[in-house]
Amino acid sequence: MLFQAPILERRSSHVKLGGVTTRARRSERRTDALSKERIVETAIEILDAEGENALTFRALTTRLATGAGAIYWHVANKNELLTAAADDVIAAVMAGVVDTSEPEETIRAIALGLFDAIDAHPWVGAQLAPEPWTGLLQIFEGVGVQIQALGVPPAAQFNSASALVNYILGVAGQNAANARVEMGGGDRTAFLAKVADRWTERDPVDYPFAHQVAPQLRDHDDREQFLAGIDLILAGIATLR
Amino acid sequence: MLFQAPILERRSSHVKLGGVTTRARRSERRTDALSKERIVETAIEILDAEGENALTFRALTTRLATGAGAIYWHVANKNELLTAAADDVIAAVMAGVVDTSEPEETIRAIALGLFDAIDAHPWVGAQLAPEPWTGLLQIFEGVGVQIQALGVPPAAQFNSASALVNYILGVAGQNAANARVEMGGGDRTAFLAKVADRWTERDPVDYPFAHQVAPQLRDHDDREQFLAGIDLILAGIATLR
DNA sequence: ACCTGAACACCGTTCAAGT
DNA sequence: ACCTGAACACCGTTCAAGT
Repeated sequence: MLFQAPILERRSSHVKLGGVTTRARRSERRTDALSKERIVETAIEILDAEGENALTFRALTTRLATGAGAIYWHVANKNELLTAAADDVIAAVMAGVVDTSEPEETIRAIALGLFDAIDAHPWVGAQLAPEPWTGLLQIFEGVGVQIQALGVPPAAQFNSASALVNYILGVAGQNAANARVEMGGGDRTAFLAKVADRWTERDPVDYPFAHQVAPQLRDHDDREQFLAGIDLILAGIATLR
Repeated sequence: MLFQAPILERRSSHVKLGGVTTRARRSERRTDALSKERIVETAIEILDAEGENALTFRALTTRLATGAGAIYWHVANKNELLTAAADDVIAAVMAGVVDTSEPEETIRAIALGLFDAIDAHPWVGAQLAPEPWTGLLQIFEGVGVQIQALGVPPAAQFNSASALVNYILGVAGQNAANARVEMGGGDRTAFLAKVADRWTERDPVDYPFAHQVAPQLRDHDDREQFLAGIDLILAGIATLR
């Protein structure tokens, strides 16, 4: 599976440039010119390595060895930067999906690709505004075409695609929120155990379902559960035919 | 439909207290004591009236006629404040849902209640972290019990409830994101028209589904579409029996 | 126990000035 | 055209000091 975009793997060599001897040491100016692409790329590196809160213009200027104004010359504001970063990740996923001739299978591939990408870049889940955001459009389009191929009646296609996309975005948002919390320490199982503990702390009379389901919560696989939800919606869509 | 909590309607009378003549005018101290409840209540007022960005500790201290330290005595930090505010809204919805003897109907009532609440308080959609957050547990429990009543096999109950909840959260997140964008002006139809325009700007060859569906996007009803998604998932769950 | 409010360590963003 | 970096107007949070 190659859901990682080339742009994400390309490492820029701007941090240390010890080889340049003609350059005065104190100025440490980068060799390659600034560009929106390079800025977004660096932003993704920071977001992936240190989380959402670590992405500041000061952190960016340090890593890019430039001034704040330089960044603003290429990017309107922080929001545009975050959107562009998320779009990059989404675009890489959608480009990597291979279109099987089986629509349901392709939908699963899109969904899992997005799941894995957001698992690797949880901050993407927090960037879901449908404004300049082309990522959302791409997801919608990718899913929608498969819905058409599935033979869903035209009148129901919009709602069907919307259901799938909203479900995917819901999981994405949860992943982002979880990552924000988990950032401060332990592994996944420890985290789930803590949530399950909190659930079972409550009165079983008031929260019977939480109690019954807590053991499953403890050792479920997020990815499997995500896919089960996709299948559930696909099963629902199948009843429309 | 009474999905509005009592706490949300109770207007506190702290802004102007002209009747108090013994109080020195310049100090304008509030009459009632500070409490976490009152702070959360005021936070909700600000969030509803002016949006997420308007909720600052300075805005709070002004409205509550107090100092920053006073708020921190009752509330650990801003995140706890936001979580408490969201929990209040969710709790009000869940308390207002009447349990019909028909599980699918009750699930629809929960879902619509949450939809309406988040429509009225879009900032809630951005507070979905499953950490101290009891709101998420309440939703999960409310939905889960109905899933049990529906006769879904125990092994599939966790995934079924999870699918519904994640779908609801996805829509909630979208609503929050939309509200953030819409804050700066126009009505709902103007907003949808703008999104639809953006969709149809693209090449129809690359985005056939977006083009086909743009007219529906233009005049669809969010609430209806949301419910259609719930029904789709319920139809999928029905196939499990 | 509860509150005050100045101070601290940050933010995103702007802009006159440089090349 | 592109970049510099100080300055501005904010933030959330802390804390010595008051009652």
